Amino acid sequence: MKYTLSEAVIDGCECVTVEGLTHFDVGQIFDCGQCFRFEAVEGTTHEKEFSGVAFGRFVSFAQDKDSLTVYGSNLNDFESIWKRYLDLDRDYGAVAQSICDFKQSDVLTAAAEYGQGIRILSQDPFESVISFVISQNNNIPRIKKIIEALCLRCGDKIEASPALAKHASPACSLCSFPTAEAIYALGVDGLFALKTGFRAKYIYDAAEKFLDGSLSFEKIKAERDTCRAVELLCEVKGIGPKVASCALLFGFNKYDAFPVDVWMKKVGEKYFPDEGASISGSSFGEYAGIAQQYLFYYERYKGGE
DNA sequence: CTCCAGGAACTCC
DNA sequence: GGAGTTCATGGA
Repeated sequence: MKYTLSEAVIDGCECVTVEGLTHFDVGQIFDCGQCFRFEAVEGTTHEKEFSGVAFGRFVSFAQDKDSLTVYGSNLNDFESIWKRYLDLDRDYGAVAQSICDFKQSDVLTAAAEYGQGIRILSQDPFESVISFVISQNNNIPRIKKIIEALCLRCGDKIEASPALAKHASPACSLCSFPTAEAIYALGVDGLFALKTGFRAKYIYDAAEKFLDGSLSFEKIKAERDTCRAVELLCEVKGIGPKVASCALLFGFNKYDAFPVDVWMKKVGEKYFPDEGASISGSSFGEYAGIAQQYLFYYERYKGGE
C-alpha cells in the first residue's frame, strides 16, 4: 500500500493529505457499524467527510476519490495514531482476494466487491468493549445516543481550534470516551440514569473487572487463540460471544474474530445453507472477521439505507 | 397495540 | 444441554 503524505494548513486548520489510496471509502468505513462516534459532516467541501473523536482527539476524515485529508492532525499524529487507526498499511485488495480464494462463494465475492472500501478500524480496546456491551439488543442510532450521553457525562473536554471545530458534526460532542475510573465512579445508578437500561450493571462490571485486573487486556492482546480471547472477555457479565467478537475485531486487531448477530444469522440462512444460523468464522479463514464485515455490510445496506 | 434492535442471563425441562 | 423468557428503551 504505497501512498504519499503532505502536511498543510487549509482555512486555518492543520491537516495531512494522503494521496494514492485504494480500497478506502470513509463512507463505508464509518457507516458499517464498527464505530459509533463518527458522523457525516454536513456542508463539507469534500465529496465525503466524517468527523468524530478517537484516542481523546477530535479529527475529521475528508475524502475525494483516492485522496484523504485528515483535519486536526499533523504528520506526527498521523504517523503515530491515524495511520494505524485507519489500518492504512494493510493491502485490502490482497486481503479480499485471499478471503474469496479461501471460501469460494458468489455471495461473498459480491459482498467483498460491494464493500471494497471498508477497513477495520483499530479502535481503543476499552472503548470497543464498553461500546459493544451497550450495543446488545439495541439499534445503532440509540447505541450512538447512549455513548454520546456517556461521553458528555464523564469524558474529558477536548479543545479544538475554531477552524477545526467547523468540521465537527453537531451529533458528536468534543469529549473523549470515559476512562474506566470515570465509568466506575458513576456507579450502576449513574449508568442507569443515562438510559442504558439493563446494560448498566454490565458496563459497571466491565469497568470494575478492568480496574481490578481480573480482565487483563494485555493477556487478551497476547492471546494467539481468538477462541480463548473470547472466553477471557466472556468473564464479564453481559459479554457473550457476539460482543466479545466485536470487541476483539475492532479493538484488539483479532481479524479472525467473527461476530454473529441477527444479520449474520440471516446471511447464514440465506446464502450458506450448510451452516445456517450457526454460521461461524471457522470456515472463513484467517480474515474471517473482515469477511464477516463484508457480508454484514452487504446484507444490511445493499438496496439503500 | 405489537415488534424489533450488531444479545446475554436466567429459568425451565 | 437446548428452547423459551426476560431484560430497558425508543422508534416504526
